[in-house]
Amino acid sequence: MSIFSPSQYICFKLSRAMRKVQRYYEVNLAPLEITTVQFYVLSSLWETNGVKFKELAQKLSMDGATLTGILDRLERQGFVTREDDPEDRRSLLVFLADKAKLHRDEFRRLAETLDNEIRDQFSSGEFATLTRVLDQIGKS
Amino acid sequence: MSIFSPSQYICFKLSRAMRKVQRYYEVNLAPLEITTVQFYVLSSLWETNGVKFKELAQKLSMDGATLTGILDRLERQGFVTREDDPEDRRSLLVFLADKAKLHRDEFRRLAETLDNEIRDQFSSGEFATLTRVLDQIGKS
DNA sequence: CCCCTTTTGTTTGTATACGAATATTTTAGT
DNA sequence: ACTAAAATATTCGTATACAAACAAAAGGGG
Repeated sequence: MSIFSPSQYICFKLSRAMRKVQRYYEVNLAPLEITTVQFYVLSSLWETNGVKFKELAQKLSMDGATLTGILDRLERQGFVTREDDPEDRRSLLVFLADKAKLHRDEFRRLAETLDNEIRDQFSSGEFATLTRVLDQIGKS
Repeated sequence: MSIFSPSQYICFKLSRAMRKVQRYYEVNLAPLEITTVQFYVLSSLWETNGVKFKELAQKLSMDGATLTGILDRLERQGFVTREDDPEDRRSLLVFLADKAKLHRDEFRRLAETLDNEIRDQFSSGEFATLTRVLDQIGKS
């Protein structure tokens, strides 16, 4: 590998791997009419429903401007609702709509299947190191 | 961690880590008026100049439609040129312009500095596992 | 109570990222 | 040589991603 190859950079390796995995998710989630990122938002709401917008963005390590657009599309499709925060008129709370509650187990089964297909390519030690390193980078 | 947390999914971990690292790159590359992805394109051309469009897209594991836009911006800024492929009128060749040749070492020094700052957070064993796993996923 | 600062979410502009449709050209089969 | 199929790059539409500017509301100091 030449010293000029982009693949020498860890950022490129991360980006390439992430795009491969995410594209695989997208293709398989498409029949459910949901994107990978939208699935993450629903996952967070399945964990804690009725959460503040800002808190949701922080849990997803996502910029607020990005989350606004994703919630627009999830709301249009009937997966979530925005409601006023009675304690702070600047803030809003995000709730799951019935459609998201109904399909929860179906969505999760598929996502776990996809995740296991990645996991099975590696030893448990490799995978443990991978998750530890990614978590450390991600939480920095 | 609840079984509904998005951070249980390896795809989410990858995405979050990639966004953190890439944002760090973007901030530091901004004074050079170049993005992280544009830097990867130049890196590939520093390795092999005058390469076919399709070949370049494959080296970068990038969709052709994405590369078209990136080359538009690199060409507008005077970093690369597109030229006709004399062997195939459908194809085109991508060349470095003088501006990219001039700043090559400056760009590379900065990118290596950023990369080393990530690398130094981990043991050499952890980093070796990380790169091996990311390469395997990325080349699949 | 008033003003200044901070916080919160949206909007706007730009840059990836990619599927689908398209125009042009090449290749392959007959 | 002719035609159908394949290959190549672009364009279009949609979805992230994020910086910067913005409007509305809350907080804090006087």
